[in-house]
Amino acid sequence: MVEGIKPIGAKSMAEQVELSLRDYFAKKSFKPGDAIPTELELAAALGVSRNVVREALSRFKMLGIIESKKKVGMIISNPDIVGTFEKVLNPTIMDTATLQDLFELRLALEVGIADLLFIRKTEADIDELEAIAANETRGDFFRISNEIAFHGKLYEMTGNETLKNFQKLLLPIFGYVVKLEKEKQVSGKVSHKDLVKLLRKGDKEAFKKGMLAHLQPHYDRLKAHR
Amino acid sequence: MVEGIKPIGAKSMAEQVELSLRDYFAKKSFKPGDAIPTELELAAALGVSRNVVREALSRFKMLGIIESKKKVGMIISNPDIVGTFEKVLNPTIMDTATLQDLFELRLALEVGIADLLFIRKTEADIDELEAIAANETRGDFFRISNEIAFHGKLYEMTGNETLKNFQKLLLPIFGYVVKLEKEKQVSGKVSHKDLVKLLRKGDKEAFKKGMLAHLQPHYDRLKAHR
DNA sequence: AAATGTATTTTGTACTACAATTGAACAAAA
DNA sequence: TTTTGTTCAATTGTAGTACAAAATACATTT
Repeated sequence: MVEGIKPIGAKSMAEQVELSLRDYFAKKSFKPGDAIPTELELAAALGVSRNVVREALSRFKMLGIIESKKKVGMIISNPDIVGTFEKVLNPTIMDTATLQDLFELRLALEVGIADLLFIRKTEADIDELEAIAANETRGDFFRISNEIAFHGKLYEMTGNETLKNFQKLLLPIFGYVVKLEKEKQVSGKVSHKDLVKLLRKGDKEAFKKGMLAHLQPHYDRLKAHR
Repeated sequence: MVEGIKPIGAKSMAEQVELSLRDYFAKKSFKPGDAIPTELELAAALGVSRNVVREALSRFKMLGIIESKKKVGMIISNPDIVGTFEKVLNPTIMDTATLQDLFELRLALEVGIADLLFIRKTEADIDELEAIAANETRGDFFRISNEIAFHGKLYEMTGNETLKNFQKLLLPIFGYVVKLEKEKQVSGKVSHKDLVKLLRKGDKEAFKKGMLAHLQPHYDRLKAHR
């Protein structure tokens, strides 16, 4: 076995075209709505078959970076970043290290959104959150869905759409990692109701500490694990 | 104009095949390394041309979900989620609302990683961080690259590879939003050196407050803006 | 003027053909 | 026996043609 020798990169034409188009779009500084050349023009310009061009274009279409209409042609459009993220976030094929990383990322967010929360929160929001927290004591199945509802509402309250959708994506990861660790989900010492109270009171520092305490079991596991 | 009638979903074959394959992979619970049927088999099973199948497969290849070798066929592989994210993160075509959202997301992370930081930090890390902080006072260009180095090191110290790469991706967003707001980048009242001191001392609460103070100008802008 | 038909352009799909790669099997040689 | 070379076959990769489908522009009819 020969060490330290890497196989030469044999990029497919489709991939090369993808990169080439990326450069082209950047160089032309296209904005959403701008038209791009036809498939045939691109194929001719790049010296490849229309087939290859279409394989590359298909990639951009998946990302939502370009849209196409018959007869009209293709235009740039703004991509759906969260939707794209969803496409690769498949717990069953992701390696456990990355899953763990994402789990930690979500933990960090959970604590980090507190400042946004206190900027954007409204009384109506807190009312709703309180109603969710009121249902905290239930069976195991309901507890999990309640947990999701509560934290989901918190993200929603930040008024940050991307963040909210992002969190929704990370949910399955959360469940998966917890299951992976075979640990019975154990709650921290601070309940949802406690958190609502702190939020209502407007005590940001106390809320942050409370949230951390709420998540403490997870952090404890991290500390012991790695 | 006829109301209340939605155009029939005209998904392209390639898109339908993509979805279909997604289901198939999930149902079969494929793991990285597992072989999938050949292009011809898929085309026959789905009742479409090989062409269409290849356009769909091209998408998966971009995400790193499948790899192909001539003669051998195709296998599932674990996707590069950060790399995928990079492909859609193009500040020039993203709408400003999403850019703003991502900016906030990064702010939240910056504060939220403190707990991970205190679990994983080492003296050697802090030494390095201190060295970076020592160069804080310089010209404008250097100040920005120093800023990047400092915060980058912080993410690195979390021992979370995904987080680190994720932050690296968000950097251009950060720069872009700041420029967009036409605001001269102004520092908070807590310097990098101060943060290092707090980190060294091991005072987590103080560090968190310090970090927030460091980022305060950004939060102030948010408060005023929306 | 408004509806309708027609031509044309561009994307979407299908099919064929062949090149390139590579694993496998087997043969030849050291 | 182990290595090296050769041939074969299977599968992906690329090219090209043909035609269907949609949508625009324009002409025609009413």
